[in-house]
Amino acid sequence: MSSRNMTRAAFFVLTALADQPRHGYGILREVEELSDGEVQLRVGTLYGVLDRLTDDGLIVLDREEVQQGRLRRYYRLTDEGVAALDAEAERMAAGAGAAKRRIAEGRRATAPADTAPRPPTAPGLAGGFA
Amino acid sequence: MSSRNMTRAAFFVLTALADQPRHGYGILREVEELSDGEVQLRVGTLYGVLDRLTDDGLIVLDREEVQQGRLRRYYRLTDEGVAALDAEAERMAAGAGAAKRRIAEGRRATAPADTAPRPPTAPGLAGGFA
DNA sequence: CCAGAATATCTCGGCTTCCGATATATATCG
DNA sequence: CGATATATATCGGAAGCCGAGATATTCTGG
Repeated sequence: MSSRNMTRAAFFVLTALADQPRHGYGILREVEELSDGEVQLRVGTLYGVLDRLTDDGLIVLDREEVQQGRLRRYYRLTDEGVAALDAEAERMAAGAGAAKRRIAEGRRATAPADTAPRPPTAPGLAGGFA
Repeated sequence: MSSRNMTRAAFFVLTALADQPRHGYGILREVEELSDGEVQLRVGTLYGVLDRLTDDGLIVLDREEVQQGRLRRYYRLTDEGVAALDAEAERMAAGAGAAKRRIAEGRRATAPADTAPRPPTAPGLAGGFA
């Protein structure tokens, strides 16, 4: 899809980083938590996303730490990253709203008349099956 | 991404069909219109999506018409399709809300310290979305 | 003490999905 | 008469997702 398309994975990585810098594994856990367990960002997905977001200038490597013998590589949002996330959130909210509104409209249209006898829309021809 | 992931293209096709049945080309135009020109569903994307949604039982072929010498193949949402779209809209709204909230938290945390001391009451962020 | 889980990094290959290009056909507008 | 709009559909390259595996340390339960 077009229109400055941001992938879902990228969106959730940015969201996880929106309040504070985090390292890869932390992002994984945070995405699961912030989505109430609904979204599970996979390890195999993460690093590709991190690389792409870095290339696009939406995140930067903040710092590296060694905690209890384990390396932690922290990333943080750039100003551009914040702006991109904000714009994407706006688009998603708009899309969700549009869907909800249309579902309501559809319900109204299809509404009560259950056994609606097929209106005689003469298809003319559809010459399919023999 | 996991968690019964629906692609963006699929989401917008379902949204375009939510109020009434439409044919392929009509979906293309409707998606552009309902998204205010923000989202452009591509022709090369459409038919694959339509096939997948049909296989998944979220849409069905409603009817075929010949208008002005041109074939029109109308699709419509199934009950399952409506439910799937509704659930996805819910997830998107939640995701958008989470992102917005976190951006606000991040701004507070990264606060430019020197600039005007933030008045206690947060500015407009009425929780939800539009 | 040792096995297994958790924490932490990263790569590879297969599969799915996206989309530009292309093909076909009719109708309309300048 | 050529361009644009309407309308269908396919193909192949590119991008993206994710299961699986590699590597290494620490924590926990039995």
